[in-house]
Amino acid sequence: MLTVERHARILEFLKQKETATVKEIGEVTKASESTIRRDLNELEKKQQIKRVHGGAALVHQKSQEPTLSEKSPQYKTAKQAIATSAAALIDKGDTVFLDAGTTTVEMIPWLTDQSLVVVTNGIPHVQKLMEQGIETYVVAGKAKQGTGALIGTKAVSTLQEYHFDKCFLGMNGIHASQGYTTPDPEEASVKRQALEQSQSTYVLADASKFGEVSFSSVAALSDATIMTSGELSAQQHKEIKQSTTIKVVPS
Amino acid sequence: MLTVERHARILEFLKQKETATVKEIGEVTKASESTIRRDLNELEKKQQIKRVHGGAALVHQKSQEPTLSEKSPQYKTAKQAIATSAAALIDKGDTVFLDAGTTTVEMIPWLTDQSLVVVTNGIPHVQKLMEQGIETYVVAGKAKQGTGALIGTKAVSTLQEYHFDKCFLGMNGIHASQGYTTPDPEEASVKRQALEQSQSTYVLADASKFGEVSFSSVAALSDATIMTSGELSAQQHKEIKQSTTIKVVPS
DNA sequence: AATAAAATGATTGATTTTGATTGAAAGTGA
DNA sequence: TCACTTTCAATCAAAATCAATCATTTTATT
Repeated sequence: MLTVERHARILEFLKQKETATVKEIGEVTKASESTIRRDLNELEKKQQIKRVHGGAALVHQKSQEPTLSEKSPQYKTAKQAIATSAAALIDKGDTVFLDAGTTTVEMIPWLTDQSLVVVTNGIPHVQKLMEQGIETYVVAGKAKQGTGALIGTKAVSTLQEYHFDKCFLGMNGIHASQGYTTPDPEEASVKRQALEQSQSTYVLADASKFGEVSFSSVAALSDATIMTSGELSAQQHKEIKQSTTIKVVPS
Repeated sequence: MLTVERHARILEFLKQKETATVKEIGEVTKASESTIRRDLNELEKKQQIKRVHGGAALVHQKSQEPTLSEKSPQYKTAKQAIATSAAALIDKGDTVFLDAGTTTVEMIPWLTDQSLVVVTNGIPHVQKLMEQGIETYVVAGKAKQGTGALIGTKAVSTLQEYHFDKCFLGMNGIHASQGYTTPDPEEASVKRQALEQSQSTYVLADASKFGEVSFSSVAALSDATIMTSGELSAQQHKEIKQSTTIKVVPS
């Protein structure tokens, strides 16, 4: 049976059953469990299913909030692919910072570890994190209209009292010499402080952000690892790679 | 059976039975009591059920967004009547604190003044306030599962740096001699600090809260003005009136 | 056909989940 | 109050499942 054919049957099977074990799927498709596991991992990366211990479950995609969805939807899948990979970096018991923004929100459904501690400055994030049963801390600050990002000196000073294993930031501009940039200086301060408090930092950005320079500098390229999607040109990749680690996620 | 599958069946079983013992659930799902206990603890963390000694009980989902027609005067619930009157107390350009909780949320649709500045510790409040285009500040803290209240020492210390014209608090118990009380000590601290920072404080409570005493003390009766609905008995009204101002809203 | 690339299934040691056990805590009834 | 029963959280070993690896088979390319 062809791989794509098997994938289709797995999805069909799941649509009927809601959930299924690896063993069940193996019997239906007459493939080994190894193969099924590989399939399930691929399908999960494409956000078509949700992987659970022992099998897989359907993923119900819910409608996005209207205030946040004004941004062009063409990068949506890339965004989700990046978010999934980023979430996979998180280890059991980590303390992580989740920056406000649409990309980092996508990470939340994939945070399943109950021993995780998350700090965030994104209001939409908090509600989703609580639904997941994750221990969540919120920084102080002024709520920015539209995005729901908490900003200002209070946000920065709250952050100074926390320390993170990992920090995940959204970013508007990534440039070989100008580094990481974002339009709002207040948001830049928050991002900078979060980066400061973290052992390791990951910047999540789709291909459209490369070569762009926004108003406010956040940090130099070398201060974080970049996670991006596969639509990056070889030229861009090469330029960036000289300064920092860049992880390209197949989309 | 997969864990997610078992969780789903437990929820379904509970929806029919309202309550169930660990043993019952174990029989239905053919899992050991140890496993069921682990399941119930996880589901409780996600606020999907309520854990009780010996088993679990359904948790009634929070009320959905009131439609516009429900906001029209003739359908006003007591809670909404109180909230509307409370909102009317706010003057142009005031700086106010809105406590977390379902009653204070109801105030938000009635806050129309754009020159208002609101500080809150309720996550659901923030989203609604932003939709209204109101300048909103959020305190730091740990997000409490279910209610979305921000609590803890960080919340208290953030509040110390603000000063309010008016402060609106929800409350679980109002008692002539025991004063204002609420179940969670952490929440009590936050309420107490908010009261401390404010020129004038209003406690919003429906009739069912009178005579009740919860675990944690917040303040003495005289520290705030009470706003309540018309279902209050003459006896209760008289008792309270000796200590503080009480404003009864016709419902 | 020869070679390279990709997919598969089996195996391994590591991780996660599970069910049984235990002493502690909570509830029950005299 | 006191015994007695039930339920609980913590712990541990067994079972199930996992990711990683590797040899083999299948498919694609030249």
